[in-house]
Amino acid sequence: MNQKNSLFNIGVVERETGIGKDTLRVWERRYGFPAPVRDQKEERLYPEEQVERLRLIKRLLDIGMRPAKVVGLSMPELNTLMTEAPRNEPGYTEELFEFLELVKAHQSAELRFALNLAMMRQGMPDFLSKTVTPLNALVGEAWLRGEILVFEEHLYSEQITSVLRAANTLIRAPGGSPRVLLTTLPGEAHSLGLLMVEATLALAGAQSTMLGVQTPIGEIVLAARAHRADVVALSFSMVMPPLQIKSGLQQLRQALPRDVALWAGGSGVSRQRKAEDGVQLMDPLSDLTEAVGVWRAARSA
Amino acid sequence: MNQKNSLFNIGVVERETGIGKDTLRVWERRYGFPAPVRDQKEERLYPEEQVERLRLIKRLLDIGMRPAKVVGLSMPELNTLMTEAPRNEPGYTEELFEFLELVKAHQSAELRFALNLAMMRQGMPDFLSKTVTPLNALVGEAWLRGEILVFEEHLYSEQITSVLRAANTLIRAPGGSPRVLLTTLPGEAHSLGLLMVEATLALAGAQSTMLGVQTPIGEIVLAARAHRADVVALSFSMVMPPLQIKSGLQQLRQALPRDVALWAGGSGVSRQRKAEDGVQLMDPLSDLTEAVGVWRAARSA
DNA sequence: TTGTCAACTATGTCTAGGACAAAATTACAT
DNA sequence: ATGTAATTTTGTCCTAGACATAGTTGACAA
Repeated sequence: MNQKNSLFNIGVVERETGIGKDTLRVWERRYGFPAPVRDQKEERLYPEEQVERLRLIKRLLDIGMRPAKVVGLSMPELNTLMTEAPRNEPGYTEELFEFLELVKAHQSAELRFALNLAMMRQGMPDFLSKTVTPLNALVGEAWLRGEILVFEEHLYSEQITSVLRAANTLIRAPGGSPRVLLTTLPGEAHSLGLLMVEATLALAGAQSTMLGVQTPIGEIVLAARAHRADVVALSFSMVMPPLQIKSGLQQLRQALPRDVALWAGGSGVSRQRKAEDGVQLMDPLSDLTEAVGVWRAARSA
Repeated sequence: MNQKNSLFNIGVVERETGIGKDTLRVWERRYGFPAPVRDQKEERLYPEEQVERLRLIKRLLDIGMRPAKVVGLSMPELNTLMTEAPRNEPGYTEELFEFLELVKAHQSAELRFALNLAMMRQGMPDFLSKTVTPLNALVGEAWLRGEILVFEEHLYSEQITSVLRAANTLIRAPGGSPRVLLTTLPGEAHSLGLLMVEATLALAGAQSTMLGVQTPIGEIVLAARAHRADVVALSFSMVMPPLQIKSGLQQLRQALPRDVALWAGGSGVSRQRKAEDGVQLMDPLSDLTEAVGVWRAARSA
């Protein structure tokens, strides 16, 4: 039980919070927080309580707040911000809250069953747009608010992954156009978006190849060539820094042949000011179906 | 096509190679390699060719070589080392090389089909020990040798994942003991080992809960409590630094109640000198089935 | 009122070279 | 051969300064 007063060195804190060592040090210098104690070697040791605060701060930054306004706030202040911030309630339905209750109760089997039921009832496109997407947002907000824990979110992701993977196995067709290569750039570890894209593409009659997450840019180019891909589709979550998204897209666009289209989706791209030349940003998943149509029209012309 | 002469800053190189910024700088100081050029800001810019070499160096370090012997070697010298190094041929069967050929030919659908076939023919335990495990090693070595590309390895992982996930969905039973919580520590992104463990546990009649990868230590403790887990099982791949494995296991063991067992598996643990107190290391997957038996015996006593 | 551009501020990432503990290796004795 | 002690190797952390660029603010025009 002495876990409560554990101390972590800067490397561990970087891994646990996703905040870089340099950033942790410069925050300390500028804002006076975090304020780690030092060991005999004069090295920083962060108390668990501060790591907890850093985790919340990271989430607030991820949804667009600025460091000056949140770094150094006390736990209650952070909690206030968190409960206030997500005012963009897109009218969550009663059903979504029922799913959330299952997550909170750790009823993973029941959750998976309920999700499969919803998928069958609504059909895949509506399931994705009216259940999975808003549920992701709801779970994300609940986490932000501290209503659910990290491991509960992991449990949730796992069930969604399970449901979508099973479905994708069933609806994957050989042939079809365009041929789409599916992956994320190094640094983006979320694969849920890719699974949603895979399902949407399958329903649109396209043929997609899943490469998994974190493929180096040079390798994406090689894979596109080897697979004679017409399109490379990337997914970006909110945790990916906009700067990295931008430069990644630029580099990839430059390295890819001109006749291979580059599509970028996911909540991460909503924060991009505007698209690079030759890169199509699509946030709602429905854009994707449309884009497939446009691609076919352009190709047949 | 100017991709060939691209320059990368130190942050990008860290992400692409997995070698930390500090390490890159200290190698430069000590071994004279890498030798990046500088921009007008005096910041390092690594030529693509050196990044390529760094990738190979990283692989050689991962299999146990020491920096002094490999950092700074030229591309041909590295290639020589790589083709020599993996002399631990465990008698790969003809079938395994056929799988490898499918990977090289990017025949993902055929590969998946062949894997499913092998699984049905051999049964899951043999499939895991005689096909998946050695195939993982073979693919890893092929990559090391430069015979297959990163994206081809991604393609391979994706198909294995697909096959195992589908199987696990079918053999997952409610109830059963012990109750095992399945995850990896922050820093370990490989999920393949977890899927293999999940399958093995299901066959042994245990009940496992998959938490996905990279769960913070504190959260694992909470999850174990919420799920009334008897065992927490962690998977470590070769890319996880032995140091991090050791300290992670220590911390988790300390934070976990004494009556919750802690099992660690995967190729990463083979490099651990000896187990911490209260931590069971198990490298071959078969140890797992045995451990389940031992646990049941101890519990009934 | 809304839109655009410039000036300003905030922020993350990079630099240097030194330091030190832990891991790995070598030397030596049993 | 096996254990132990001395030595070398190696990754990570330190400080404090610098600077490009993203975000914000304010002035001015439509």
